[in-house]
Amino acid sequence: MGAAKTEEFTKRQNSIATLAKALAHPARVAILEYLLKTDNCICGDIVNELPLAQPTVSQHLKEMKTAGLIQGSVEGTAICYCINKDTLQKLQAYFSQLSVKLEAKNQKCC
Amino acid sequence: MGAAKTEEFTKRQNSIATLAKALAHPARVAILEYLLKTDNCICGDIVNELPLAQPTVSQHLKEMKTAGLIQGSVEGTAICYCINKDTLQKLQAYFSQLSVKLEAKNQKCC
DNA sequence: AATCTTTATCGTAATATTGCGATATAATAA
DNA sequence: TTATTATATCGCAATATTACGATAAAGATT
Repeated sequence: MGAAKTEEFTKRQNSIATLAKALAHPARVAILEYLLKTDNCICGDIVNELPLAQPTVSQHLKEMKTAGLIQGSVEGTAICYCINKDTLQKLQAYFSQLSVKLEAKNQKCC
Repeated sequence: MGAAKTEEFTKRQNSIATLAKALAHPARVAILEYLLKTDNCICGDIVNELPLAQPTVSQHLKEMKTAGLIQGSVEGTAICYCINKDTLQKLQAYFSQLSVKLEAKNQKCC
């Protein structure tokens, strides 16, 4: 077929995969980094920052929002997007944990 | 159109996106976790562990290998796959750095 | 109310991913 | 050399993603 067999894996594995997918495009990495460095989290600024059309950026923002990586709040006519601290923390914790476990491990081959 | 505009972003952003994409499927998260916990990094064991056909697993392994997340070494008839420490470390460092920066930041809205 | 500004959604084309049966390849074993 | 075993690749169908013009929706401004 072609549909991802997500239901065959654990909730946690799917959760990590979903978060990873939310960053699996350079535009979305760029959005995260922009939100981190700027004090202006207005959607229009993100659109101006990126080399993509407004609907495309809007779509990327929606995916990141659905994944829980960012959140938006209405600010008059504009929308202010910010990074979701808890989610980023979750990702950070996951990779730190993997790294620690890997350090403690003695990989046989390679 | 439909092709990702990767050339419009920085090398680093593409690099992170590529690594994220390598984990943007629960099967690939499962593979990483299996490789972390087991002492048997034989390909056939991974195939048995996952609810996917052998060619599908082989394809996922190839993508993870291309992204540099794992590496394989020939072990007789079998192939032994291991996690690439440096790459995992890179991911860990990236998210830790983001997390630290975010903690230090005062997000205006949301 | 009419208009302007900002963002979201629709529709659709191009491309990429996912999954797997069939088959090829490579190393070992008989 | 002929199996056997383990993994990779091919080919294709189903599905998902990416991109964007056109347009809708929601709020501000006049």
